[in-house]
Amino acid sequence: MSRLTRDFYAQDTLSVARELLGQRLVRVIDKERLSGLIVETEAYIGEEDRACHASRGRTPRTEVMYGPPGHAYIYFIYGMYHCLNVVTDRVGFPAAVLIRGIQPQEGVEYVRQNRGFPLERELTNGPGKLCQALAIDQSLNGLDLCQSALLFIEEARAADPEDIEVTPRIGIRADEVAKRRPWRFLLGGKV
DNA sequence: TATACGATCACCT
DNA sequence: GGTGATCGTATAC
Repeated sequence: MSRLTRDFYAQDTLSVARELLGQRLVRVIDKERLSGLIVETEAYIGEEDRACHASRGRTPRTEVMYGPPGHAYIYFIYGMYHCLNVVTDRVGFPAAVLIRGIQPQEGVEYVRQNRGFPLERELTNGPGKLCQALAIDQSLNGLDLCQSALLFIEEARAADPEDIEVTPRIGIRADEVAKRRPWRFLLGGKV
C-alpha cells in the first residue's frame, strides 16, 4: 500500500483537495491501524482567503501552513475539538486542506470506543468528530505525513470525477466573497 | 493583563 | 431551530 508522496501535496491546493477524496487516512495508535476513506474536504488558500487562518498573517499558530507541504496542521477550536488539515502547495505560501469527513475502514471498534458508541454514520462525519475518533490532537501538529509512522495518507481508490460534488465551504465567518468560493468537495453526493 | 470569539458538536425544544 | 460547553489565540488595552 503506497503512501502519498511530497509531490502529491505540493500541487495547487484545489487539486489536492479534490484528489484526496477516496484516499485512505491512517492513524496508528498502540500498534493498531485506524483508517477511513476521505469523503469530504475543504480548501483554505493563502492570506487573501479571508476564511483561512493565515489571512491575519504569519503567527505561531499558522506557522505550519507556511512550511513545506505534506505536514499536518492541527488546531484546537471551540475549547473542545481539534481539526486536521494537510499543508499543500509550496514553502512560504500558506495553504491547507481541511479533512471534514471519512468513512471508517480499519479499527472501527476502537473508533467507536473513542467516540462513545454513537450511530455508525455519526462516527466520523465532521472534522471534530473524526479527530476524536482517530485520537488526533495538537501533539501531532506539524507532523510530516510523508515520514510519520503515526499519521499518514495511503493511496487508495482515486475518486471518479463524476462522483465529486462541489459546494461552498460551511461553518465559516468571513466576507461574502470567501463564503461563495466553491472550495468544498464531497464524495458520492454525501451531504 | 484582559477580553472576545471561533474552519464544532450534542442536546434541547 | 436554538444554544451551551470550554479554552487557545489574536487583538486591544
